[in-house]
Amino acid sequence: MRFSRMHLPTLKEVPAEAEVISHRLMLRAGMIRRLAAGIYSYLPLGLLALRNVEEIIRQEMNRAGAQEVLLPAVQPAELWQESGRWDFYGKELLRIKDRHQRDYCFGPTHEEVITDLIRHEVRSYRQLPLNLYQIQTKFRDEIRPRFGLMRGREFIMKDAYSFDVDDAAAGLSYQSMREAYSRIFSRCGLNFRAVEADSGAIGGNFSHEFVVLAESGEDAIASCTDCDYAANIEKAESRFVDSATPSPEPTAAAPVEVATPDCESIKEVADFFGVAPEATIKSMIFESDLGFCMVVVPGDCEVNEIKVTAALGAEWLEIPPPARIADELGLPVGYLGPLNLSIPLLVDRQVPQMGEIICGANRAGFHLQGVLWGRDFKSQQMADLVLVRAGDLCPRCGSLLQIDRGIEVGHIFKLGTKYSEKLKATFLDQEGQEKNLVMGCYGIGVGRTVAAAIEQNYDDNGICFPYAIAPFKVALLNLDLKSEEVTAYCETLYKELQSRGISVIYDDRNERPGVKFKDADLIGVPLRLTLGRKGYKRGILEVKSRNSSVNEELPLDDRAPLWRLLDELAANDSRIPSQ
RNA sequence: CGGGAUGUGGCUCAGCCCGGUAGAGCACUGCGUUCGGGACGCAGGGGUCGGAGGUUCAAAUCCUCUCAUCCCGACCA
Repeated sequence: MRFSRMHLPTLKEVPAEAEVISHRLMLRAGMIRRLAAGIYSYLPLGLLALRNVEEIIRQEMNRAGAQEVLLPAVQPAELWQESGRWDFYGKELLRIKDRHQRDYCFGPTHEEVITDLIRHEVRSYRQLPLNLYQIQTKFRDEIRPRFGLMRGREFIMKDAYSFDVDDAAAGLSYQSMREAYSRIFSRCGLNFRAVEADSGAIGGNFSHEFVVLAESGEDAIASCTDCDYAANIEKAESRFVDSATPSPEPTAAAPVEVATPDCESIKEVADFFGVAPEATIKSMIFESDLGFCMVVVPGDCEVNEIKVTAALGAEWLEIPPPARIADELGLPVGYLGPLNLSIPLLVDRQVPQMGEIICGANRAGFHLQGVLWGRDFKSQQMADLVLVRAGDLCPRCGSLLQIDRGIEVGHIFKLGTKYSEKLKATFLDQEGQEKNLVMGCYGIGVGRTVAAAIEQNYDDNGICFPYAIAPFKVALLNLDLKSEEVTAYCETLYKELQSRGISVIYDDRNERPGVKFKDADLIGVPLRLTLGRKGYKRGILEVKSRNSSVNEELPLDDRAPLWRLLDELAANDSRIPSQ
């Protein structure tokens, strides 16, 4: 591509809307433009990167035996009513009406559609296993779209759905997708982790997330510094050490009520009593479909709502506003405690071994000192309810856990028969028995993967694309358009690169050299070839890689070293993990 | 949906408190000079000041409403 003819509107200044680095750079590099909140157009450069990721995905999905389809973006309400998700999915589901006032939605995901398709097609175990995928635009009406392509409302996703005869076979499909995903993200040049995850709204009983490590990531993951345990922070567990130390003699026979004006946070309470947060407990009211309950954890811990939801067996969980807690329960937020409670109490497993603790008195402005588990309060329900922290012990091997931030680019789920039951997708097995198909689903955020790659590969001058997804592998800079020799050489080299199938951008613009260098850096071209009048006189072509690992001068009359270099780059920069 | 903020040429923003001629830089057009890390000079084009209503002799500026966007919390590829 000739730069002079390409629609590549690079920006010197950063639009104010951009917060994170990938968003800023994608705007500046002329890859995307915003149309509305969370809705973006792909410009030529952005689309090239996107297509590169898509191509890698297609290759690996096909290699794993999946077949590409394209399902409708607009889906009838009936299907969603049949699966029960029409009422359940919430406001994220963009609902639309056609001219006959019939209800439709713009697909946020395609379990219903694919299951409907398959139930009409698949009759026999002989047709299984089956794995179908598509790369398609989805719409989720996110409460708060942000960060450019990282959290758009309209976004491009690869989603795959597997159908198997039983759990064991579904496990094989899952495993094969897990491997395919590892290959995909490796080939994209990303530093990622596959972590155990909560299966969330999609449903199902087992899932892994693929998380690209990045400071700006919205996800936190816990991983073991020793073994290969890694899990989303929401799911992560830590090893519980039951230190059966006998509690020291109680200092008093009963808790003492102490006036603690304006002490509503753990920190304020701990400071007031002159103790560490670990000597207090945090009491929080939650509301779920099962009613109100109180959750109690050590003062220095954070409640993990996912674990609370699971421990309760609830469908949903939220923290009611303080006014509601006051009105409904007559309890003062900031001074809550587990004593003399009229609602169910859920206690973290660490609490019983805390000894004497400080907690709220359920009376505004007062806390209780010298509270003892067992004597002063008790609970039938005890569980692991807290978020893991760096330094906690790995549940598998007991080594230390570390916490990293990352961007979720892929998510795979074992769905089981959740959708096949609802939508009556069955087949006849070898014995002629009718059975529900066992499903799995597998998603990759394609645009988000491009953003994540940038988030992980940039410097002060712009994007440093991994070779595999770089829109252009080579930038050829002609610094002296007026020189006939230089231009003739560049034109020849340009055509030669093209004929070798190397995607190249030839900067033939009538611009000053500085502009060309800046643009080549900004758009992240891995290899830069530069020729100006001086170089031509010396008979050399300047070759520099974006990450500066290569910086040399090659003779103009021998291109063999250049081809060798390009082959190396291509080979090194899209590694596939050795299995 | 809560909490905070912002809407002024394509982009970044000043002007608003204290009402009176709409500004700068970047980008764009023309000419000239320049030419290895986002050049310079001169001359230009381009703005219903988000929208509606109000106050006023007079509103970008003050008031009311509305829309949009961004940032902080719950959802998710």
